[in-house]
Amino acid sequence: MVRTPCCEKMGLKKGPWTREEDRILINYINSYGHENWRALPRLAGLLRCGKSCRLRWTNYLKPDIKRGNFSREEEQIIIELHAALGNRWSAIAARLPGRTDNEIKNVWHTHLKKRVNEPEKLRGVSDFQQKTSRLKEEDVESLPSSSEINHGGHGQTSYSQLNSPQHSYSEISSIVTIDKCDFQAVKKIQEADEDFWSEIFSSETTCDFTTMERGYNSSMHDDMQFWFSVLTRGEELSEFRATK
DNA sequence: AAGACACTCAACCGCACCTGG
DNA sequence: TCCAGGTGCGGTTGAGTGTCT
Repeated sequence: MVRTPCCEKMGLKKGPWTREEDRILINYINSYGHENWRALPRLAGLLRCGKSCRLRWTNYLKPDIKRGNFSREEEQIIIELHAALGNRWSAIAARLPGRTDNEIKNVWHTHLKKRVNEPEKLRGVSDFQQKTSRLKEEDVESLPSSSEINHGGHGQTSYSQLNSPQHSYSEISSIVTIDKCDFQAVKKIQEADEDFWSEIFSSETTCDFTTMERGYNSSMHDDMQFWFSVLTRGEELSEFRATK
């Protein structure tokens, strides 16, 4: 059976999505839903094929997507489910709320496969873990006690979060990277992203980043909370070191 | 400092399955 | 039952970025 191509290649755009395209897609789906992916780009005024729109929505734009690093628990679940189900990424994703099959597939290929297939390398990993935990201990030792820093209501933003054994290796590496780099630069990048996401959130929720930064917004995603805590604590750390 | 190499992840491709006429 | 269109899924690619030499 000869199938028609999923989209006419004529004039249809490929490659990375622009913010404007994302905005158009989000606005359209928020208003009209996505009953017919094939017709959607034409109706929304996008020069994309329906497949591309569906992928962009399900893997990136859908509001319930949990963004950010996988926790140790999530990684363990993926390893166990992969052992049971094989490469059935959508079935695995169905048991990890907020995670997409594409994301899980990527994590498997980049991190978990190596861990499962090359146990001899675990020694190296545990060496790395020792180094990073040492590094964090040093940082904690050089830090002011909780009584020296007035959190002003940060609540969960404590070093215990950074030291939590729940964090995956990928998270640990992120923490180490953050610790080494210039927090102001990182924050600028974060702010640039916030501009985009806050525009999106503002169209459908009452999410307020000023409130979120205070740690009061209960609807904040865990990873966002994590990044805010890293950034906030990083600045506190830099300030504290500067005053020492 | 710069080129080579490795890694990550968003996005694409093509096949299989589902559904309605 | 068959066929065609729509959608979902898994494999793969390639641009961007980081790390090493």
